[in-house]
Amino acid sequence: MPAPRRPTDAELAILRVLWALGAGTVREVAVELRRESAYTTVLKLLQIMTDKGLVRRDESARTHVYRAARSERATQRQLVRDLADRAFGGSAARLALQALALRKASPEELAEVRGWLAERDGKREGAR
Amino acid sequence: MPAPRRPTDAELAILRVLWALGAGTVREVAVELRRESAYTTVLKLLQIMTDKGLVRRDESARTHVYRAARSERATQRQLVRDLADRAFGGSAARLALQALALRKASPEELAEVRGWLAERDGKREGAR
DNA sequence: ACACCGCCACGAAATCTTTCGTATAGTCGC
DNA sequence: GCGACTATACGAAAGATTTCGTGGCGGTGT
Repeated sequence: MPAPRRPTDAELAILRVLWALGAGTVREVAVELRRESAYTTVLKLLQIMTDKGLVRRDESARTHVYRAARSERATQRQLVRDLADRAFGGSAARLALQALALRKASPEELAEVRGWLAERDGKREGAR
Repeated sequence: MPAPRRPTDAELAILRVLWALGAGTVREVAVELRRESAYTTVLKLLQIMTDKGLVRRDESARTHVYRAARSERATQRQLVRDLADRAFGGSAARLALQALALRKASPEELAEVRGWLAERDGKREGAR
């Protein structure tokens, strides 16, 4: 299963809801998005996404239950890699720099970044 | 001019060439992309992009010359913000973390990130 | 002048994305 | 069984994206 293809905008909006809920019916997803999409629109998208392999559908009950086929993490990775390739010459680090430079990062988030860098240093030392 | 809308994939590919060249004719851009697109395809895209305001066209010579309307930096910012909104709950810092975690970052690039963080600390101290 | 070549404009087609209306059928309460 | 309320399926339409063919115009070389 070689990475199903980049989710579209509407698909991603649905995936976000599914990740938040864990799993959900068409109605549950539609309620979360009701300002944006009619019920049948969500249904159709979920059907398409099932065909594409973006979500998995449990049909055992009359009311089907959907789950994201890939984790939020994995999808984010894919999207970041894709953007890095398309707009940053493949350099994820330059993408990261631009992201940090947006100045919308909270101190907590910056601390996370520092923590990650520190941990990474630790691992490299340890591996030698 | 409130951010012309996110460039599509094909548009972004053309913008990359224009950023690299500084400016270029249809032919010059098409040559760079020749494996991917026919001449008239590039021409059409550049015409569309002119209408959208993504590029500017100098028509003073018979052979028109195109330039990106917005800098690579500004476009990257836009794309990063867009992706942060669509897939990271608006948190650019979490996006940055995912980007760094791709493990494709070179030591030099990581050093850049550290440098940026250090500089930022300096500014914050100074601003108090 | 004439043939040729490169350039742009235009439009059409193919595909993908997104939307929603309508049809059909299961289920519950009466 | 019947009606009201769900649910899914299907298809059509509108829009966006991407592709490229054709035609016309200006230049150049002969």
